[in-house]
Amino acid sequence: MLCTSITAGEGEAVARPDPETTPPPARAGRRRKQHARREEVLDVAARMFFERGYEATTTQDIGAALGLLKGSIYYYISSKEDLLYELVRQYHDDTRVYFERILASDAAPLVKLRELITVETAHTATNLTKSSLFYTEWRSLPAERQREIVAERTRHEKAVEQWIREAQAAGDVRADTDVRLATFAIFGMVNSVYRWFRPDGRRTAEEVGAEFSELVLGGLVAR
Amino acid sequence: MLCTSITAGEGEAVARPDPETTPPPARAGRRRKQHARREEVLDVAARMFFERGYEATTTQDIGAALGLLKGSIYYYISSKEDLLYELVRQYHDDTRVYFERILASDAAPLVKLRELITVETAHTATNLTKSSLFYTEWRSLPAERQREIVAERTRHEKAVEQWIREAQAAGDVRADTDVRLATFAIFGMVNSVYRWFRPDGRRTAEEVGAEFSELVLGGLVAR
Amino acid sequence: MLCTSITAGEGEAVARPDPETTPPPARAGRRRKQHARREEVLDVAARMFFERGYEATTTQDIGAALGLLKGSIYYYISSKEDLLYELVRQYHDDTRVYFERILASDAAPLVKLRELITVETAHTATNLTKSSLFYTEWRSLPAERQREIVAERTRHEKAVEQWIREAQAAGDVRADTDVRLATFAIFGMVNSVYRWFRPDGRRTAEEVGAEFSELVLGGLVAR
Amino acid sequence: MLCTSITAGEGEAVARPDPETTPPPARAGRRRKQHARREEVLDVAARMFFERGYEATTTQDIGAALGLLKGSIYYYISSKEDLLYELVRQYHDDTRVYFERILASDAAPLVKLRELITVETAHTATNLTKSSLFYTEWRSLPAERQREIVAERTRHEKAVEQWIREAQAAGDVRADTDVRLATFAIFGMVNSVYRWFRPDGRRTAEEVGAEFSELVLGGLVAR
DNA sequence: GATGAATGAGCTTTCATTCAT
DNA sequence: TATGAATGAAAGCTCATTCAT
Repeated sequence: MLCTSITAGEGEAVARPDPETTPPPARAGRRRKQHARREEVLDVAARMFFERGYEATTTQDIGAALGLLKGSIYYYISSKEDLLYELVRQYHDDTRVYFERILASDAAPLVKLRELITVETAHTATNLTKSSLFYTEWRSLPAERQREIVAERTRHEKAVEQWIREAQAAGDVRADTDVRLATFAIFGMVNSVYRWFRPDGRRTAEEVGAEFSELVLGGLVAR
Repeated sequence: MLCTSITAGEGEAVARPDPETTPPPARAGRRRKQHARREEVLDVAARMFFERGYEATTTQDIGAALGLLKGSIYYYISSKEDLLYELVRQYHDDTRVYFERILASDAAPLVKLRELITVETAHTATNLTKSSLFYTEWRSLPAERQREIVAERTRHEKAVEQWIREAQAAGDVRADTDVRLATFAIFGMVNSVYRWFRPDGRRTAEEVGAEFSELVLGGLVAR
Repeated sequence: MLCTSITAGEGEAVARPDPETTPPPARAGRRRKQHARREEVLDVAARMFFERGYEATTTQDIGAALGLLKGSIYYYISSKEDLLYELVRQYHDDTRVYFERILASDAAPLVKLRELITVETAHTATNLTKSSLFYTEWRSLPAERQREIVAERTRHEKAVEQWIREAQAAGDVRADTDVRLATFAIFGMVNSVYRWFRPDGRRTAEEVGAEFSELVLGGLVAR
Repeated sequence: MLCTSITAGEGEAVARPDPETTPPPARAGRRRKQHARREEVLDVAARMFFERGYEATTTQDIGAALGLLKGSIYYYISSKEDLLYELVRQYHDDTRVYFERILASDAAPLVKLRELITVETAHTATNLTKSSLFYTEWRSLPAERQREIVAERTRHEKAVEQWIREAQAAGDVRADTDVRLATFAIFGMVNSVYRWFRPDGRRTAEEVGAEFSELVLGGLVAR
């Protein structure tokens, strides 16, 4: 078989386990409760940013959804923009976990490619709200923070490009394939998942990941 | 060969020729000039909406880019939202031209699929700014107008789904392909072109279209 | 005597007692304070609309009169137009109280007429600012709301017309009186009170009401 | 009979004959045409101010009604406010004609009163649009011009008050009548005519004038 | 005489943010 | 912790007015 999965489990594609659901250190109850509430704010904000967009969501909306007045959420956050940044950063960090692992693996290029497509697709589907922010709302961040995100995305793209090129050199990918275009095609596909995926749909996040990588690999490999 | 192009030329993928650039009828210069300036406003707005997003672009920005005060652009438009809608509608109308033609053709399903991918990709690339509005800024339109756009997109998706299903029934597409997921994958790919395509890049809009359809068909067809 | 008052007191002619001036229930101080401030906004706006007209009064004017910035008054109201409507509606509602009572009474037509003139005149004089809005600024309201007001006015006019006609049939009003014109005359007289009445003037609102009805009845009754 | 009309004809109640309809002096055709067009502008503006109010009428509205662009009306007028002022002044001047004549007459006070009511009512009805400006839109004029109008109105009021007082001294008016209030009542009645009078209605302007004075006199005179 | 184009001032409204309580 | 109240900056839009052509 051409491609086998690098990892046994798909655990990485799941949302970061909420640090507050794991049993907390005994004392420091105050701070814990505040922290828990902060996560709530983040969650609510993520959902609203996803549904209406960052600009169209007001602090009042967020407050109301939490049973608070708009001014009150500033007890938990420092600014609306920080809210967005924090969410994007979380997604970014989660992304890094599986990306670094795949990068470090010594599997064949096409195996790594298949793995990244599978996992990234699943990850996007599993983190619907945050991923939409990562892909569409990042423009509302200030320049410096935009750059961070673009840089991360570029790393993924460069890796994929590299893998395809290697596979092409090895004769595993059709020689006439335009590698850069193929890379763009792959990410267009993978990154669009948040637009239509619904957790209660016909397919699980993992199934979508598997199907997508099948499609891509089918289009690339030399016969 | 499995697929031949339906049409000889790719003319449809090109932006509507600006009616003002074609030599105008001798008289009626007045109205022409005003119309020309209106097109300028639309163009400038399209570019700014594309670059910064609709919400982040102020009427002041648009005015300044034209050497006008913010209030002055209302000589040419009726509201900022109308500006967006007009742009989106233009794109939508252009889209319809080639879509109807392909729909009406009696080519084989996979031929139609290849054609749509090719032309739609090229069209997106050729109308960079407007297509970004069609795919990302439409959420700033009021509900009724959003529905128009979603409806148009759905028509394209349904057609593609249908074609793949027919090809699958005929044994031309792998039996284990999830048609809906494949459809989503295709549109994710095609619609993402506006994010990276640059007119002065390595490839022309048409080349990208051709390459993309090659990739997709390669992933779908039974061997 | 031809006419005796239907009611003993003239209480109805007095402005609705501000619910906040009556001793409030012990707790719930918060909401009271906000409500009280909202009433202040309404009062200030009423006075300014009265003095300069609705269109000529800016939100900035209203804010400044309250020691607020223009944007700040939106903490208490939802729009400038709503401010006007609320004021007009209050007047309208107060009006209804005495109008329904008189309508329901089984006094003789001329007695009811005298009563309405008396009370409506006094009511107009007692609610100077609001009545000016009801009579002159209502045109700034949207069509639907204008209709409400016109409808209410028409009810009063129809009632008066009806009473005069009945009295005429009974021989109590000169046979050659044009009832419709007389009705217009009466309302012209009564509704103009807000133009010159001043609370600190020679006459009380009630005195004016009594005098006006005397004049009208004198002009109408057959000798 | 108590009151006989001072003048034979009611001509004064009619709108000033348009100076342009009378045969114009041979030459100066240019200026005449311009002047005629100016009157058109005034007429259109008067009608619109009457219907929607001065503030709610835009120069664009006026222009459109004349088949002109908004900027073009400035060929005929110097400002929107001047338009209003000119109209109000015209009404004011027409008013003066009959007022001075009555003032100068040596008829009995009640005769003069009856005459003023009759003529002023008819005049208001005959000059519907301008009178509405005189009575309601004058607040949009600058302070100095407002004063002119108030002064004119006051002259009328003072005269009426004076006449009633004289008649009261002579025993012709009930001793217990509050003269000032009666005066206000009269003007409230007379000045409200523009609110409901329609040229194509049941009654002519003159009939309304006669009826109104009958009513008032009936209410005032001692029996 | 009239237009097309633009100005500039002002308007209503929204909203993220602050802060004393 | 959360509220009530207010800020201040900016937004979209309107409109009387100007002026070269």
